[in-house]
Amino acid sequence: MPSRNSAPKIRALDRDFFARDPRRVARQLLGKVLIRNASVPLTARIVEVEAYLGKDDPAAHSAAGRTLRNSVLFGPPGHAYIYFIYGNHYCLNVSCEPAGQAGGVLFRALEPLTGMEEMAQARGIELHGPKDLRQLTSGPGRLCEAFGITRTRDNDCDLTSDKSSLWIGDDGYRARGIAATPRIGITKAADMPLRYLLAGNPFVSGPKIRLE
DNA sequence: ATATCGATTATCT
DNA sequence: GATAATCGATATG
Repeated sequence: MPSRNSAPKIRALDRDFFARDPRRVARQLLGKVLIRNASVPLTARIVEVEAYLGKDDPAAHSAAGRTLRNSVLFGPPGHAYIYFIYGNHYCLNVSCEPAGQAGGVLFRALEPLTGMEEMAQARGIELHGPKDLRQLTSGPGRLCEAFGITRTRDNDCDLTSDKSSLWIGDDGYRARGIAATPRIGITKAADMPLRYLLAGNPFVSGPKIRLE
């Protein structure tokens, strides 16, 4: 008899999973798990993402063509694109589409599963009650701080290998109740509903649960 | 509860 | 020199 509380087996995603339209990748990433390999592994479920298209998307960093900053988006799929924003925060994306085409998915919010104490330390906050867990990874800047993600450390990291320091896995969880809304914090193409989230999940970013 | 605003720097014009 | 795929603090209802 297997133990009821044994940790679920997590397997990395194929590179082909990411070699598709970012909108499809975004939907399918909901419910998957982000993992930081460390002495105490950090794991958290993906509950909110945004798609940025390789074509006809003025809000995407790839819109003006390839530069040193965004080159990972044009490379092979399944790699981490990290950028620094507002002089304060890092944001994590995964490259999509086959190599040569841009496109990516921004990680906006996670539900912490393991390593919460380590995440809290990285965020510089103390955990007192269950409500404090929301402060760990609800928001693109927050989740990067909780996972210690920086551009120098993690840009171009292969997220499809469980040997990588940072990778994405499937633990068998099936997403339910996917909703789509406009993207957050952009000024161009702000009307396209390319933000995907698990409706009602308390770890989705933003003030409370809102129906948009 | 929502609204507004300052921080702080890589990147691009 | 302006802008930005954000956050946390402060002000106000």
